Amino acid sequence: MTFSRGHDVPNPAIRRLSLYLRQLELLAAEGQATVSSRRLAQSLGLTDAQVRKDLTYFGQFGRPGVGYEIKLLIQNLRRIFGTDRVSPTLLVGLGNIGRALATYQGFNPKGFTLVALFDADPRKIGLEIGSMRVRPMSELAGVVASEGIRLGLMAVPVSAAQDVADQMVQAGIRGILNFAPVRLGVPPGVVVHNLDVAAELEQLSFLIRGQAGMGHS
Amino acid sequence: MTFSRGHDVPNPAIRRLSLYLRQLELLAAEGQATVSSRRLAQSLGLTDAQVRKDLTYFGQFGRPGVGYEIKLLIQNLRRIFGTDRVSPTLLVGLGNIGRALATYQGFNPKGFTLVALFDADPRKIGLEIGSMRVRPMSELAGVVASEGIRLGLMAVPVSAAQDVADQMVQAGIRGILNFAPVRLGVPPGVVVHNLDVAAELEQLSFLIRGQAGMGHS
DNA sequence: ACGTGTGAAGTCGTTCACAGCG
DNA sequence: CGCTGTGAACGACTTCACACGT
Repeated sequence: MTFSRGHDVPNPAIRRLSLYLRQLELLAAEGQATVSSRRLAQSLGLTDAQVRKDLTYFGQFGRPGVGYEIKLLIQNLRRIFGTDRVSPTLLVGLGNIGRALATYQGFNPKGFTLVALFDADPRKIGLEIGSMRVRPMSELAGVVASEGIRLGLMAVPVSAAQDVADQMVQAGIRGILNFAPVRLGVPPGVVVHNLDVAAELEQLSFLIRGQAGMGHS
Repeated sequence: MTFSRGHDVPNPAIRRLSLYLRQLELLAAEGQATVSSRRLAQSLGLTDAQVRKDLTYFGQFGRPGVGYEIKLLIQNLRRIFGTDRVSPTLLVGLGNIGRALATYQGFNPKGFTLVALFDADPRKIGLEIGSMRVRPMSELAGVVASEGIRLGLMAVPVSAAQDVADQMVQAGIRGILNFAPVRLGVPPGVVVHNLDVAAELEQLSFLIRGQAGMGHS
């Protein structure tokens, strides 16, 4: 079952869908009932045509002369992302970043729950973090299977990253959010997204060069 | 002083420059002296033409028949990013994520040092985190000026984000790395990059739909 | 009149393919 | 001969502009 009606969807459009959903949830919380593509676009620094085009890759959600019914569009976007049901998720690596992720409160409202924590360091195993016990890597495959986990967060040192990724893939994980600054090799069918904080700072450092640089979000 | 010889540089190219630098540092650590665009590209899942094109936006760094001298190219890239000198950086917000960032060891090797921590919560002020004292927001402007800080990490709740961003900009910050899931309004000349962990999970959730999806890094 | 959905036009980024240097 | 640097061809993404529904 796919969600893009024939035409294949530009990757940037998929990224923007997340922004739309976030903004729509905000508008819903403010009690708004509908939005036009123009208002939605303006609040995100985009153009109205962009918003309409992105949405129509997945269906026709708006009503001419009216706009988009917010609650309905939220439902549709969640269905598209697969976050209309809660996805069990795991985390490997409980260093600085891992511990922050383990107690982060932002996942549940987005449709994800951390259900298991893993670490290779024997001294960390058994620790109680965010009301969960840290498990040894040997339990990974079993937990993934029994809980039906498909997504994993990975916050391990560079030196361990590829090895851990291999174990996650072997266990059946289909998507990895990787915080280590390395490119992971994974087989087809597995998706990796990288979040490299230092690299983002590097980008900022570049972009603010040239005294009166133009603004940019 | 700008670094892009006339032609303006595609944004994706700038992103890739960070990858090149990271990989080159790895190769340098392995004792390699030169790389060809082909080898560099393959290790990152890109094409050789892409690597060459990206690099030539900034200069001619290679030697035909030989490739790129690694140590030299690293120096050039650091100069391009402005990370050949260490940049003092600040952090606002010492919740889960902020505390992880405050003790993260990955900034220094990339040319950044955290020199000050701020929080609005009176109970957090004065705490010692990562060998630094948490300061009240009232000290922000003074510290930015005296330390010459231009970059800031922001890990505050959504509800406070715009207000904190305004204060950072007012104090003279030119680049903000924002961990809150909101679009910040900032004046021209200030750059914001957003890191939204939950949104990245959402993306992964989408991409692994459709059973035998094609691999992607 | 307002606002969506969408082909067509336009812009931006990537890949090709080759001239030329070492 | 290997490999860079680069115009030119190609493809991807965005913006335009308007037909049509409400």
